[in-house]
Amino acid sequence: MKADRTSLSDLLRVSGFKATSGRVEVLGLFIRAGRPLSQMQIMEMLGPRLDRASVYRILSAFTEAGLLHMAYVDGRHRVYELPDKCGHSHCHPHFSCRSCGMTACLEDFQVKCKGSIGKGFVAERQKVLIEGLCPGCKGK
Amino acid sequence: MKADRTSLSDLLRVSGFKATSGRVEVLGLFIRAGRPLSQMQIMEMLGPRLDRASVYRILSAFTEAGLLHMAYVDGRHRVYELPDKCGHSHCHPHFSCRSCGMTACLEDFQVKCKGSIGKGFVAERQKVLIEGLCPGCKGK
DNA sequence: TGATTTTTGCAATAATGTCGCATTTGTGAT
DNA sequence: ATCACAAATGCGACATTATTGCAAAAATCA
Repeated sequence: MKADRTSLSDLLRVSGFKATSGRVEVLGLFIRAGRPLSQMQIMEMLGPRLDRASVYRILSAFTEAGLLHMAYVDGRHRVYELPDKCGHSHCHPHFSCRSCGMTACLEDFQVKCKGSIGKGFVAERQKVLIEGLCPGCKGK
Repeated sequence: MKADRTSLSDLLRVSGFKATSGRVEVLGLFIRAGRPLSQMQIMEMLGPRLDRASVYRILSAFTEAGLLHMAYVDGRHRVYELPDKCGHSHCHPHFSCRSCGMTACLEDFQVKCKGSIGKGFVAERQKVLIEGLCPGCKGK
């Protein structure tokens, strides 16, 4: 996916948004990061260029428009990511480090489900999270 | 598991707690419910008999002592359950209704994982959550 | 460029969770 | 049974995370 400002702006407009600098920056951040991000992490990366409320609004709007989706909830933080590697209902699993909070997508990790969830229940989405320690926090 | 007050009190004392009425009630709630519960749901069931802060403290203390564990985080709410059906690292999957917030344990639902999470990473716990609609919310 | 509409920043407020401390409640000894 | 001690509770204050209203600013389109 290209990540220059022009193509980001186009992507935003196609999705029905005005291509404001804040939105371009947030979207570019996700594309460059290639990993799930929380509002906190975005704020840290952007500094005070964007208001807290705006980041929340951008994340909600992007998610509603399908530009992002909520990968999982880590402790008290919602973690979002680009949906480019996921189908509508089936998302790849994620890893979350319990020490530093670092997150990663587990694309080579397959999860197979067997069995029924019960009569009358409708499954819409499956979320798998592996918690543990990342290489950096492992030794400590 | 028995759920009368006397055996609950004994269980609490064995775990190193005083068998206060609040703790007996909370533990009894989990045993009778047979499903995961959040602080909010506990408060609703108990009414004003127990303070908010006490419920939080009880849930933390029980979790630390191994009497409960945190099943998953649902939106902004932490959801706890008895660990009687789970190993240390492997917990059965859960279902969460996106409409009413109702939760259930999926004991007949098997999740098989294949592949590596990556070099240097340590997996400690696996959490699987199926989101969807429960029978009651399905038609709406 | 100017008009229109969306988006932002800011401040106020809500929702959720935590902490300190005086008071109350279990517990075990007497 | 009652007493003294330690633990747990209730309450209020505070911390953190998220949302909302509204005036000001920015993007889009004619």
